[in-house]
Amino acid sequence: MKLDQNFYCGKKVEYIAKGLLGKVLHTTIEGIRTSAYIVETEAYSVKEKGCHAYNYKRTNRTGVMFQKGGIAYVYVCYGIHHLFNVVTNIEGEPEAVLIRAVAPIVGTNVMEKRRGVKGVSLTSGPGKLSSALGIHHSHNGISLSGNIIWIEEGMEIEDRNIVSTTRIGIDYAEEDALLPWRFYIRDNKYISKR
DNA sequence: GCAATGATTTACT
DNA sequence: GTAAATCATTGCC
Repeated sequence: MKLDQNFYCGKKVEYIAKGLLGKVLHTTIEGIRTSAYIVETEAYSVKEKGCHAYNYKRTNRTGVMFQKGGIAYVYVCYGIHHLFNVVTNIEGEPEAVLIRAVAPIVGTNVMEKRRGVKGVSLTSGPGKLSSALGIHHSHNGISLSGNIIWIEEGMEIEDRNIVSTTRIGIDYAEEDALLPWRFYIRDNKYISKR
């Protein structure tokens, strides 16, 4: 059962980031189906400096985030890595949830082939999981209600098993780097680490 | 048109 | 722990 459009709109982005934990991310790319549990997320909002669209800064890249929630925002970082985000909130209010880590369910062998490695390093990081699932920057702006990338209900995560902490890799965001907007499932081995 | 840089990963000391 | 790889996007000329 795919998540309803309403899941992505009208709620606080940090609440959605938390709610995405335990959900299942599916992709059908190059005709190959893969699925994985979402185990780590980060929230990004227009109101804080960690976000590309901070202070409603609109460029060709961030334009996707100004659209209605429920679409994919994929961009390339450091020239090498594809980062996958879920756009949330209503049109004109750019907010997004970065998927930082997933746990493979279906198509693990395909992910191993795409990544060239096995084990936890398959999907334990934002650049890694995009590569493993076959997410490409050409998927930027596509709907999460379609048949290429979508999210379904997964396991329920109890509140006491959700850890919230500060985000990673955005030291330049100054005081906003201290926001506890990174969420992950306690004791999950696929959590990204430095 | 051109130079600077980054929501990362990997390898090396 | 530190540093290099590597290029799309961005901002300024």
